[in-house]
Amino acid sequence: MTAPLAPQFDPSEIEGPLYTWWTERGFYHVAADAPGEPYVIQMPPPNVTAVLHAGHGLTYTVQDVLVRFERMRGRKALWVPGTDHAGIATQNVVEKLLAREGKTRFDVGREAFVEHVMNFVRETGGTILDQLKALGASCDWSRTYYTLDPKLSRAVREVFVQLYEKGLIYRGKYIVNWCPRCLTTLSNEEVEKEEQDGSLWHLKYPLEDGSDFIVVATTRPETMLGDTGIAVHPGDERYRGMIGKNVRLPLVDRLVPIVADDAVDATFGSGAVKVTPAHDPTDFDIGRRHGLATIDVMTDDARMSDAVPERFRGLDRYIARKMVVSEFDTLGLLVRIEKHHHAVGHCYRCNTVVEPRLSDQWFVKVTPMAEQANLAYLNGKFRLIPEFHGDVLQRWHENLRDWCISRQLWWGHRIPVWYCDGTGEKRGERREKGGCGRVIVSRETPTQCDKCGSALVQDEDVLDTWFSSWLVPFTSLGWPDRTPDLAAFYPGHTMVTAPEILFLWVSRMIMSGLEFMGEVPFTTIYLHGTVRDTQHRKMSKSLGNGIDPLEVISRYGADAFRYTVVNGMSVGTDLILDPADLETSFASGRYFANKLWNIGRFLLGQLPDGARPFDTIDPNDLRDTDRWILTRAQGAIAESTRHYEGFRLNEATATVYRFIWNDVADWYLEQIKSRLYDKEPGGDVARSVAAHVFDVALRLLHPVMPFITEALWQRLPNHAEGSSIACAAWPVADDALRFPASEATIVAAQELVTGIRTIRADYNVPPGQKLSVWLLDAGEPIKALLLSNPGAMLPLSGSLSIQPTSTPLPASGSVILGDGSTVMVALGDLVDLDRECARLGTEAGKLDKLVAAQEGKLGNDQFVARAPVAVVENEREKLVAWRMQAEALREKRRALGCAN
RNA sequence: GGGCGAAUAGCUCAGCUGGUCAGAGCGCCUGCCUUACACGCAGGAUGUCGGGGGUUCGAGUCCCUCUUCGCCCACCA
Repeated sequence: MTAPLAPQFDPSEIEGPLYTWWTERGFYHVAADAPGEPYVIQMPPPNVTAVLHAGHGLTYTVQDVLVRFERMRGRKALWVPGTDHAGIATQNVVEKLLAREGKTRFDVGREAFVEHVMNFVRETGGTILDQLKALGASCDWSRTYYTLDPKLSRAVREVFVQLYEKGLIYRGKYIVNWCPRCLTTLSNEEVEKEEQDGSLWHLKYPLEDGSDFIVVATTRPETMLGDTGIAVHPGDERYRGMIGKNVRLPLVDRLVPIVADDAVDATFGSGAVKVTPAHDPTDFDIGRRHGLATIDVMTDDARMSDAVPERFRGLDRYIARKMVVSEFDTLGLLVRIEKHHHAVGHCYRCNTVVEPRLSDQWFVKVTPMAEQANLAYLNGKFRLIPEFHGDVLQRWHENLRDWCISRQLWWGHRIPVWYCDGTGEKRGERREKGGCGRVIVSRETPTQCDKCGSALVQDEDVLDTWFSSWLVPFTSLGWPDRTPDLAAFYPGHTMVTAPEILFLWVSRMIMSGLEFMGEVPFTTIYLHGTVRDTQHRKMSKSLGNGIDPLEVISRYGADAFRYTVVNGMSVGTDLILDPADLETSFASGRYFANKLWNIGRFLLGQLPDGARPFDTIDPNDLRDTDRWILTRAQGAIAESTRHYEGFRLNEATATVYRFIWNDVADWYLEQIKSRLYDKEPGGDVARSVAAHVFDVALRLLHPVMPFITEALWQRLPNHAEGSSIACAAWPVADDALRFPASEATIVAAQELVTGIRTIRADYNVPPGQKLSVWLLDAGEPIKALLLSNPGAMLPLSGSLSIQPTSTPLPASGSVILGDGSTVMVALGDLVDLDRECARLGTEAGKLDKLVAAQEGKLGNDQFVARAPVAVVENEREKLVAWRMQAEALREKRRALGCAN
């Protein structure tokens, strides 16, 4: 673990071995009886056959940061990993493989197909979990679950049976969403509405008596073959006389009635609606109210069924659409075609246009559960970040329709329902005769009908994938058994995910948690943004604009990936990355990792014999510089902790970044070099302080960059052998280590150094050239610092000598400090009076503007009267300081004899 | 059709409870290969904080309105 640091940072050298070491040592395993307050994150289980993409990279990085942060804060932090069998998605993948051999699942048969999928999952499944390891995910792998595990399957059955017994699961014939490509129903949440430019066809239907026509408007003309009625609004004067009459349906020559129904909007289209109860939810309702027949005009794969005239049979729905329209046209019954913008439902797995279809399915009655969820929200049992999503969720719960949970797939949890044979009307599959028609819903697989002893046939369908994943917050911990894990780790705490699955998954977990555990499964739902490309398009395979996190990791390291992602993502906004330029996209992470590595290399190189433990240092031996960095460290601790706690991870990393790079590296390490190199005394104190603040910095950064911080931390002196930074204590700000006076002194010194550097740059003073510096009316602290310890500034501003003076020097460049004191840098021949006059003039001009504005502000009686005293005082101090600086500048210009 | 979010330097974005909040990183310009780092160091330029109005002593920060993007929801066929 502690080989010397390579001169060149190579993440691939450290990351693999460190991860192995972490898991071997079990740092991320949490036992139920471990001490400490629990903290639990349930990982949204990726699809078992998924491969890591940028979206995963983002969400799992965030989760890992949070769990690492809480672990270091001493909580028994558990991150539960798992995979989802992903019914439709996985079945689709295997079907595609079969298609390459020219076969369908029906050729293979159900049993063999399922076997096929299982083998496929066994071979390729779970790779995403290994990929998570490359990312550094600190999950408790001993708890990895799979939604088709026997344990979880048992829980799924238990839930189904319980809900059935409570009357919350029922079977019914309704219009459902049907994907004609996946050949299954979908829940409303699995349908993605896409706005499209379509057409609205106005069709003429002649009345039975030939006296008149009625015009209907439709977006799906092909469904007219299944029309069984026409509906108009009861109050619509135009059609009042037609209500009750029949229409002779063109093309099919069927008589259908004109009915009056409130559901019709008289202002839309022609005000008359063709009613197709088998293919539209509104029509279904209208049909039911008026006793209209249902005619299913489509087959499973969205071709026209045998219920339509022969010439249409077997035609694809869109071909049939064209044909219907053209026949209406030929008959002179096509009134017009209107452009129409509307939302069309698409399958969330294959993007095929979904067909509303009448079908016998199983549903969960969600309204009672949704009410409980909203009640819990109103009672503050959970919150969402960003907050506005809470309102979105609430409104959603208020308008929920029942959840269709049966899927006509072969891959998934078989529905635990058996029919006493002979009733099996399930999609017309009659088997043996006999049986009593009993429906058995059971936890155990029954062998025969408990009523009549006949053979049983199990429901052919499987359950919606989400019907198992909505339970994982407790089933992953052993439910329905009352396990110690369940007692210790339910309810959990933070749910991190993308808004896309708020309804599909998060809402349902809340409902199931309340229903089966009596408590919401988490207290905070953190919804992060989406990873997009530079054109703000979602990354996707089909667009080819994705970023492969593993490629980034192998090139630049997991830490660079993680840092970039966390740094670039603020609460509620998307993360934009350029797939075409990984090098630039991940530059901030790469650079920072490299910087950290080199800080470590330098510092550790200065500690060949270790360092005195920081707590043995006599505070009197600390110099202003030491006190300054310690003060800054307390600030970094407090600020970053606050940001981590508030989920502002980008702010947290920015805080640590500034502390490490700007404070530790740019100033502190440079300032102590003279001591480290023994050009000055006090090297041991400097080494000790440096080691201490670096230790603090590594801890603060560890949640975001676990590998590099661990690699460096392992090499720090004084760390306990065999311990990991992952379990090291989170730093706590210590007021005893805040030194405001020293901080002020160093801030003044930094101003001075910056001023000197500016002069060097302005006058192109060669780096090696020694400069003399005179202090005119310098403030006491800075004077004391410089005179007592001139060497302290050497590495910062180049070679210089410092002496006090009481008169301005003409041949010099001047720096006006914040307190109005003037520092002059002797430039000899290099000085250019005109240039210096201009330089100082510009400065003076800027200050004069500030002074004028400030005088205006303070001259405003309202401001002085109404603003808090502290604010006014602060503004006055600023004015005084600026005036002094401006005055000093003018004085200097007079001394130089500058023209105006 | 409803609801929501965003608009700040060339790019990607910070700016948490109205008063150093006009910032960071990348990019750009200048000078440095200073024995941790050129993935570096130092210095520097760039913005009427989308437009307009309002509240306030004071507004990127709160309110209204407009414009432009984006997202979510929706049984107007």
